[in-house]
Amino acid sequence: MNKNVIDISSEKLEKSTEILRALAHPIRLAVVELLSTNKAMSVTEIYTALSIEQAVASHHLRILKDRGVVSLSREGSNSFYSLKNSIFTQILELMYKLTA
Amino acid sequence: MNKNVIDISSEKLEKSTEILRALAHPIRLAVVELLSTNKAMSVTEIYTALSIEQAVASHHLRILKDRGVVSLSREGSNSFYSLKNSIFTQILELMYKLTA
DNA sequence: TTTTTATATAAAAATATTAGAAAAAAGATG
DNA sequence: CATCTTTTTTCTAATATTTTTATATAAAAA
Repeated sequence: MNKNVIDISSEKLEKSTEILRALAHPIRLAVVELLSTNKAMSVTEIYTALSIEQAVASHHLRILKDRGVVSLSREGSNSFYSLKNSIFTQILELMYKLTA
Repeated sequence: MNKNVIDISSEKLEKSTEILRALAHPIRLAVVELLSTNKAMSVTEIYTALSIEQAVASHHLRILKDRGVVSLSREGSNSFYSLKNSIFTQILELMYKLTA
């Protein structure tokens, strides 16, 4: 019960680490920024806005989706991605405050 | 000037990514948690609290120091580490809110 | 249908990160 | 000084991540 002893393999820590790893990439952080100002965006809109290859965007979007950062809804041939929780926007803001 | 076009190699994004990578490890996140409740801790106190090897602790503390997450002050044979900015505590809190 | 557009997946190559061991500093202490 | 403690650095092998290239799938348009 000692507050000063931490179980580094606790669920909470593992899960937090996984999410931070998901965010810890310029492309993926840029996606979070895009989706913070735009409710939803298609893959094309995203890879165009970031000037990256489509396959690269798709790859990173999958990582963000797998880790629960974004959600996906399909409309015809388009996939629309959006932020799953506004906490991600808050994290981005804290990071920007830190690097300002 | 289009808000919807982001330079993924901007200083801001690179720096943020670097910091997030620093945090994205169970041991390092646990260190942030420790230092959120304790103003300063020695390497011994830290590796004891986390039940890890001393060398492993030192290695991770260096990463945290290099990325500006913690700062170091020496007192005799001990090195005392402390959080450099309370924003790191806020990020931890957001993460824990997310994984609750 | 065929073609085009949008998105996803897979394999390979290039890089980066990690744990763990061992050695090397840097101070204290006798 | 010699030695003990505490901390840092360096090395290596194992893993993981990122990028690139190539290919697949699926819907929409022609």
